[in-house]
Amino acid sequence: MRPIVYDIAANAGVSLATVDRVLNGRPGVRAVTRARVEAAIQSLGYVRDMAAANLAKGRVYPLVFIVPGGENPFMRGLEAEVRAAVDRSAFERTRISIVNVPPFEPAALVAAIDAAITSGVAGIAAVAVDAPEVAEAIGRARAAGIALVTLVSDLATSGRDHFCGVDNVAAGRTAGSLMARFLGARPGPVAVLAGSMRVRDHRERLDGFRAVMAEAGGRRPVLDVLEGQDDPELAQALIAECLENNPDLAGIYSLGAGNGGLVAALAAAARDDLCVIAHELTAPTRAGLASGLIDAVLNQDAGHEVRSAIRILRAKADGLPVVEAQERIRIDIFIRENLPPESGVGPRPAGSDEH
Amino acid sequence: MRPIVYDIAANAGVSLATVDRVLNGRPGVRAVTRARVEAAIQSLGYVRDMAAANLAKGRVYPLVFIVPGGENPFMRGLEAEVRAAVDRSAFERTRISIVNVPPFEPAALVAAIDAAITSGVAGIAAVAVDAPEVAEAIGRARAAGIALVTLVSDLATSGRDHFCGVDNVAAGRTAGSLMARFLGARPGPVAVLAGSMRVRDHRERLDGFRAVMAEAGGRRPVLDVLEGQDDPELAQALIAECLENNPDLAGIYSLGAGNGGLVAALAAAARDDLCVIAHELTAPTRAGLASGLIDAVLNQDAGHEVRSAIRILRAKADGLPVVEAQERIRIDIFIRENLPPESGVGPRPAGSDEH
DNA sequence: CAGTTTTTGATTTACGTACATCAGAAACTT
DNA sequence: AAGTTTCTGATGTACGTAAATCAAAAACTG
Repeated sequence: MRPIVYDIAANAGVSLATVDRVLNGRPGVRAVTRARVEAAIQSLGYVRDMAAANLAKGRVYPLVFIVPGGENPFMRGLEAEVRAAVDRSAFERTRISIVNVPPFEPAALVAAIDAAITSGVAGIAAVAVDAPEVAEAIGRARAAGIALVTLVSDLATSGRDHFCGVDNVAAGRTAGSLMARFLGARPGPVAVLAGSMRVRDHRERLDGFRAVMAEAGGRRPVLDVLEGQDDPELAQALIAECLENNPDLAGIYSLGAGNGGLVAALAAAARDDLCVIAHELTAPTRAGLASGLIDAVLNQDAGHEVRSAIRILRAKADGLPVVEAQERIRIDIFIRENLPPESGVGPRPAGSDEH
Repeated sequence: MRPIVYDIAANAGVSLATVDRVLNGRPGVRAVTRARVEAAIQSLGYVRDMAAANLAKGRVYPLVFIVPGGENPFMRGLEAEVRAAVDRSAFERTRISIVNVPPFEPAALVAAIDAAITSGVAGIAAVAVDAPEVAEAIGRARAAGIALVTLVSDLATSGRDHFCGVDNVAAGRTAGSLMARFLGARPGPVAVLAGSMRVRDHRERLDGFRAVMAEAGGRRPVLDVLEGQDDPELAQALIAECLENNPDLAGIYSLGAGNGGLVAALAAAARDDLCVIAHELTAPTRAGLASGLIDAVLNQDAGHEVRSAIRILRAKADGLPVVEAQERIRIDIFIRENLPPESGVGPRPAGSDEH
């Protein structure tokens, strides 16, 4: 049988109250006694029953997720994952609320963060916009003792507790490497479609991609970046124009959103000979993979990111350490053959990580 | 505040005992009363506090994992994941034991299953060997009311409750598709290194790979399968011989284990021009990716599989349904650029899906 | 050594659910 | 209507921990 607090008390020759004082770091225990109790904990291999502890504590963690609004399918998927987490939040003694803000607008994000601070939450997860006033708002949250993690897009200079997202430079490198291999000896330049150079994740992806292409020694020129503002229509127009102006184009790397427009432009131009790599497994990229217009999709698992953010916020709120290696988000590669079946985000079993 | 059993009782105008009878499917409740209670549960959105329920039940689920012994690094990694699950088992009210059996030996597996049945466990997870006597043993376990899942390699005809592993035909197709794209127009045949055609997962991978290659219309011949018995030394010898006999070889698909030998043979022959795709991210394949001798590694996440197996065994033991879509194991693709940092398997936080 | 402070013990209540018991009410019999 | 069966209520204990209270003991103080 696994040991419980009574066993520690007996083993250490102290009372239950003293064990409780040691376990919960309460004052009023001599150093020698504390050592005896800790020795008993060690030798018995006691581990606190978190379920029972949480039950007894009755503590809940109010958390806020600040997610950009708009039609970006990845962000909508992210929000769906947060909603799924809300469904589980009862089990996890967490109360999660979702706040939508207009995308790419620092002022709105700042207002949302300040509102969360005022409402006295235990933690905030936000998709960061790269602006100094946002960094300042994050600083205020931290000063108020509120845990804060950045989600998907980071703001490293802000003093956030953690970044829940992928290594975007590595993602860009991965895209570049796949592009190079898929193209092989085929000549021709490659185009890059981004959302905006004002968001950090897009800039980092571009850096990684360019770095790999540069390693080819100029044999694979990268055209000037097309900024589609994550807007399908603008993206479609830009790609159509690019295809027209570059009949020798060999590939396209789409590192932001608006991929519905990309696919539409490719289909309209009947250019299925290009090597196309996009980001995030959403409805448009899925369709592109299925139809063969997109060759590979790099994905970050929004569900993982959300669950990781919640774990980290709770740990930080409790002052517990985070095992960084455990919270790393992988860069998934999807091609047509390993495309997972489409499935709505549903509630997951209580103890699941997840997968 | 989230509703609890008392709220249901009050809302339905019944006593706590009646609510309990309804919630736990105990007899002695009229249909009309039951309906009233269920309506209250619905309208209040009640969800049982599993932590409290498990605490009250005090029930533990004894589970057995039957894993092949030997040096196969993937299997050792799998066992490490089971060990990590053992560390968490206290939290999950599960008592897990691990049994090692000699690989590829149906008789040993049958004995292990029968021993588990005798010891009265609640569930069994086993890496299946494809043999009729194994199917019979699985039938005995099921007849004894014991939940049983196959792990990594399936035995579909056995009536097991579930298969915790990847779609191996799709994995083979993925390998074939990547191989075709990486090779492009480069001519030459490809070789396949398998462990043994007696295990189902290897056969299925081969089928998928061959199917994709056949779609190229014979322009990419697949040489006869090399059976390396998952033994590095034998694999090394076979590959060395194959390289010598086929100077025009374009690629190698290693769908089993023994990849240390594969990498050694490639290094010895100084053939880094080949397209090499292997399975399972282990020490040898990791080294191969890093050194450029291996181009891509397809992986199944052993941690996911183990955790999924535990969830399913517990659900089956309780007679609860399993959300199949939720338990699907993905085929991960790794290239050098998205290789996750090496990390030993460690205990994970309580509520973690793992990621 | 008396007095003070600090440490420890003993005990209780609570968290939300499971499960068992027994008495009482309601619904069926005949 | 009386008896029988089926249903329902009331109540208590348990799970393992948290947190609080108050009394008792031990350790210091001068």
